[in-house]
Amino acid sequence: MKTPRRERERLRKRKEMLAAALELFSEKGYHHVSMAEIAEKAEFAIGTLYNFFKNKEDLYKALMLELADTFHRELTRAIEKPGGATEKLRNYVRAKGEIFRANVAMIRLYFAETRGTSFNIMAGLDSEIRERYAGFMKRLAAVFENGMKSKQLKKIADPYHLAIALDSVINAFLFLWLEAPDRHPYPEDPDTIVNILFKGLVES
Amino acid sequence: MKTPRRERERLRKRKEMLAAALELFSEKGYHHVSMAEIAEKAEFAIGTLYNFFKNKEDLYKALMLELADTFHRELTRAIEKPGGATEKLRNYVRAKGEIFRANVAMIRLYFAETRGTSFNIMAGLDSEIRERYAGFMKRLAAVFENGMKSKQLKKIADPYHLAIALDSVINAFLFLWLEAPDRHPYPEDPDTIVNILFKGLVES
DNA sequence: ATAGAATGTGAGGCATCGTTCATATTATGA
DNA sequence: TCATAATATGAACGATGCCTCACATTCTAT
Repeated sequence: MKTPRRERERLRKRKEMLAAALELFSEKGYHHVSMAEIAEKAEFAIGTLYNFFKNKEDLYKALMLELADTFHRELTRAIEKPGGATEKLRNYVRAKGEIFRANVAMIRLYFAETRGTSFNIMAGLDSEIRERYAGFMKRLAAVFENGMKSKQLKKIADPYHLAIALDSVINAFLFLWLEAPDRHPYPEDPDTIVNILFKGLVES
Repeated sequence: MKTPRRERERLRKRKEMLAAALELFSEKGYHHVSMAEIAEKAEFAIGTLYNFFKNKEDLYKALMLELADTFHRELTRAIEKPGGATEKLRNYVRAKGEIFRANVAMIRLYFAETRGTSFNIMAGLDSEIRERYAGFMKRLAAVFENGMKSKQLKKIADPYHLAIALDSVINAFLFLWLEAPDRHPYPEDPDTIVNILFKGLVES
């Protein structure tokens, strides 16, 4: 073989750099971390950092895209497990909770920077991630739609709206947990969340 | 009188500066707007800006507090209008939609602030706004709780959870609208949103 | 062993930005 | 009208930080 070794080494180093960057970014925010700091934490020279990433933004994008990949992969798996509509939705609630809690640092970063103060600057990245998110919401909507077709779910609202609603409620619970894990633990039982949609607030 | 004129002038100028800053911040994000830029947009010299605000952070804080006030005032008014629980909730959906649509710049900052997990630098301000937000959620939760006590609403979940859920669903709809106003108009009829909670998805 | 390619290094160039302050302009009131 | 106070101005300063590039080091293949 020519160079599988070189490539492996390269990827390992890249990962180390990303890990160092993530730790710093999530702790202090994108703008308050310098490339010099990242280089130092990763134990490389600044120039080396620039051999791996075109610039600071490129480094940040790499982190975010990695996160988006993980989410997409895991969540898709959750709703494609065999089972009825209600069970798929419960799986979704469980899976999202798990992934979210496994990636807190990155999530903090995403919300603080991409969704937060930066906005237009990161527009390119943001729109890429958002498109992927919209695509996934369509899949989730399909779960609602199929559930309705097979009479497991009642047609109380537009399936896409329901998908958005479920997802945003999950996010709300995750945010509560993020701010005060003790006071607002993410529910063990997915029914705590899905029942908000499954059961009706007003007498029918 | 001594100087009511001077004071009025001063406030007018201050407002102009804040308006210019709001427009720029909401468009490009805090870190990507320079004091020089704000000064230019407001048609003052940099030094003048510093006669009104101690520094950049001070300017930003003033803006945030003003916005938080507006939101808090208007939304509180909406849920304190006389009426039953279900009607109060519909009012809330309507009011939040109106206030937000009245000023897109505000929306962006609102989401950047309350949903973006902060801004390490602004920790002090951020916690102030968040506390206020949490306080408001408690009020909204009380609407649900009273509705349950008076048998207008069924006890399908914890009132605070329901408050969080309703608010986050509204936010999700507003996000959709923000991204593509034509494809995702904010619903005229508040029932489009509240029914997601009011009606049950599964047969009881 | 050695040429030459690949990779790593970090001081310094360059640009940006927040802030200050000496000076100019304007307003006030006697 | 004029003295004085209030306000406005923007050039200059110092600090920070991204990124480059000339050079050093390490690896590979013969």
